[in-house]
Formats: sequence, C-alpha cells, structure tokens
Amino acid sequence: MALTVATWNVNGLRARMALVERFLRERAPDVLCLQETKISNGLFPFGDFAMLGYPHAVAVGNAGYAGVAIVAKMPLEDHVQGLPGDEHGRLAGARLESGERVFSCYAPNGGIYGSTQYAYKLEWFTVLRRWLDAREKKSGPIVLCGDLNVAQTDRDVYAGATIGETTHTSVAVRRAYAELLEFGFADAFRILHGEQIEYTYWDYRAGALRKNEGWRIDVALCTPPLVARLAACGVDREARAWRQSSDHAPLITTFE
Amino acid sequence: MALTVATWNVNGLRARMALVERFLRERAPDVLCLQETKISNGLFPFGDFAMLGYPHAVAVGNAGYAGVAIVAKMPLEDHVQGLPGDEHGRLAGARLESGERVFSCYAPNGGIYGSTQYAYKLEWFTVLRRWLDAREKKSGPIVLCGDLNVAQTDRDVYAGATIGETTHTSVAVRRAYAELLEFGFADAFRILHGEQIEYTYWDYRAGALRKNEGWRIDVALCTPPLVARLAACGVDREARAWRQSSDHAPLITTFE
DNA sequence: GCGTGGATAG
DNA sequence: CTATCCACGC
Repeated sequence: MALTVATWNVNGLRARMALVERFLRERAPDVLCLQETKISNGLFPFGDFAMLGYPHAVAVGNAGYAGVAIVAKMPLEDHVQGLPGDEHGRLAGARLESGERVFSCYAPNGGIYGSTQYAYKLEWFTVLRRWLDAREKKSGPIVLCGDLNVAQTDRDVYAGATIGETTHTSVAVRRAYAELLEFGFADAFRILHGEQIEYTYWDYRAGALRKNEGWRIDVALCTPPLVARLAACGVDREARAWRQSSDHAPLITTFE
Repeated sequence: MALTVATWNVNGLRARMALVERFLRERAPDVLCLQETKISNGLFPFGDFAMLGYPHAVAVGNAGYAGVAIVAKMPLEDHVQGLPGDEHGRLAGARLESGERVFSCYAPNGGIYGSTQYAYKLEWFTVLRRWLDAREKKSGPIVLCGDLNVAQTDRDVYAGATIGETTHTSVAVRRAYAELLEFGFADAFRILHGEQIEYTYWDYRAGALRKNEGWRIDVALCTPPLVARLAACGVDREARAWRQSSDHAPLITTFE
C-alpha cells in the first residue's frame, strides 16, 4: 500500500506554520517529519495540524533550538521522544499501523570545525547507531528522515564550496555518517537517481539559491524492506523558493 | 489654503511601514508627524516615503527607542532635530513654504510614578516650553503634534483606569503640560468637539480596544492663527483596528 | 502585547 | 540572512 513520507527542516515552526500548511495542502504526504521546529512541546500546534488532517503527532522540542516532530494522517504508535540523554530534541520516532517505523532526525550542525560541538556531532552519530543496534533490525521496515548535516560525497556540495576538513565534509564526519548507514540504510535519493546532482539546503545569504549553491544534507534512509518498495524520492525546490521559506527544501519519498 | 496634518505614534516604523503606507495612500494628509519611530536616521526609509509622494522629511532617531519624524508632500524648511540635549529623538520641526511651523513631538512616558524617569518627564515639559519661548511666538502659525503622554483631564482616560497620582494624570504632570499649553496653544480636538469623550491610545493588552479602554494622549496643539483656520480634527480609529497596527491611532487635523 | 537591540545558533 | 530567547521600554 502506497505511503508518502516527507521531511522538512523548517527552521522555526512558528515562523513557518503558514508555509507548512501550504505544503500539507498542496503535497498531502501521509507523514511529515519536521526538523528545527524550535518550539517546546507545550507550544507545539497539535490542534492546527489536526485541523489540516494530521491529527497524529509526536513532538520533541525545546524553546528556540533544534526540535523535531512527526505529524501524520494515520495513528502513530510507540512514540520515541529523543535519544537517551538527548536534551535538544534531535530524534522523534513512531510506528505506523502498517508496520513501518518512521524517524525524524536532526543531527548536530557541529559549529566550528574542531570545536566541542563538532566533537559532539561525531559522538552523536555513534550514539544513534548504537541506539538503533539495540532496538531495531535492518530486516524491519524503517525510514529515517531528516537533516543529517553531512554531505556524504563532494558531489553533495556545490562546486566552489570549501570542502575537505569542514563540519559537514570531513573524513571523520563522513565516516561517522557511513557507520550510521552501515546499520542497514540506503539513501533513497541515491537509489532512485544514481549520481545525479541535487541539493536540499541553500544558505539564505549571498543569493545561494539563485546561484544553486546548495548542499544535499537532508535524506530519507531506508532499510531493505523499504528500499524494495521505493517508488519516488525528490526535492521540492518549489517550496524552497516560496516567499519566506525555510533555507531547506522538503524531501518527498513515496513507497509503493 | 487647506492643509491636512496627521500625527501617529507608530510604535516602531520598520514593523509598521506597510500600515504607514496604507495610511498615506488612503488618507493622503499633506504632512505626517511620526512618533516612536525607533529607527536611527541612517536607516530611516526616506526613499520609501519619496516613492509614496512624500519626498520631504526630517527625522530624529536612535536605534530602538523613541524617535520622531515629519514627512511631507511639500518642502520642509528650517529643520529642527531635537531639543538641545535631547538624545532620545523627541522633537522634530519644520516650516512649510506657506509659513506654518509643524512639530512632531514625543514626550517622555515617565516610567514609574515617582521615578527618575518621571522627574525627567516633568523637567522635559519645562525645557520644551522654554525652548519655544526663546524661539517662537504664539502669534505665528504653529501646530505641535504628537504623543504628549498626558491625559489632561479625567475624561481623557477611560472610566475605571487608575487616575490620581500616575505618570499620565498626576497634578504635577498636568501642571507641566498646562504650562506648555500656556505658551499659547489650544487643543484642536477640544476646540472642535468640546467635552466629547475620545481616545487615541489603547493598550495592546487585555482587550483594551475591544472594551474601549483608551487614553487621549495624542494631540494637535495650535496657536491662535491656526485655531482660526481649524476645519476638522478626528481620531482614525479604523487605523487603530487594522491588523498589526500600532497601539496608538492617528489623529488627523485639517486647517482651511 | 508588541517592537526593539543584542546574543546565540545555523 | 533568518529564527529563536532575553531584557527593556511602554
């Protein structure tokens, strides 16, 4: 049975709610994973989502920083609200009645290369991988969506960007990300589109969108049972171009 | 020759520019006096006003606090930018080619009754009066517009408000304001509307507008030559009710 | 309840 | 360049 899962780093849910509404009305995914909601659970607009046909939700947030959520048309069971010790709101999870596990994930940005934040970022991938090892199986249908804050290869960054040892492109961060993938994940976009160049994030500054100076750092990672059902996976560049949009575009993945 | 002068405490010009534009398009006064622009002179949107048909302007502002300006369809001469020692931006002035002097004025709020800010407020009225005495004559055509931050009588405040000794109603502040009037000013609204109850400010909080719990603290003060020409003076309550409006309404005065 | 500046984060 | 919090002023 067809299932469409979208993921969007909204860069502030309160400031973006009107566009999130537009997105849900026009694209109508079954499930939407949100990152950088920057809103505490008590203020999360559950009612607004319910009015839009998404009455089921799991939110993990703190005021003003990070924060993730999942909203869905259908019931969400076995809510996951944060990794153990996750004070930022970087992982939300749920199981659909049809059995698929969905995660909304916001990896640490890493601040400045070599900083403590960068060290935390590397460590965080290990923590996530271990948590998955202890709890999930690659034989189960899992889709982990979100802003993983890593450009896996140089073709995931626009030509001309500083690559090499940066927070998003270093050997160490790519290794940490690769170890997450080795849990049993494949990148849905790469499965369907091979080495095609595509981005999901364009800085607000310096006309990056106009110049197509982007980064592909938002992904839908799938275990084999969902890889087998992959029907489509694409970046909604139109939504990135909407007035007052997030600096990230939504990524929409359909399973058959 | 007819002259329409409007005054509006906009509570932040940058946040209010769209509504100021609407006001100018729909009401089309010849001159608009602004208070609480909260913008430094370097950032003042002279160009935007010029595009709207108000190419002449005098602005006196600091970042984020107080700030006044006058914008006009016709040339403004003899600019006044602040009282001597006025670091806040509380007085702007200019002379029209037709001879009228226009002032945009933002009296200190006074903070808490009895505070140093309150003492400064009382002193400020004296400074303004003395400055006028040294510079202007009541026989000249002067209109001093703005937020004077005094409710001259108890009928200038909604019933139920705390009056008596407050920053806006104390015996001392009313005396200081009366001494300003004694320069030779009459309150245009009172001249034309007698003891009619009307307000120009309604707090954003507690549904004050809905309950009509207002204050008449924005005025157009006129010397005898302009009193003789008074044709109309009214509060633009509609503009106060616009979405995302200031907490003050414009006051529009017409001279024939 | 709002608008501002400044700090913090991205 | 944008969104958040916080402090401040009103």
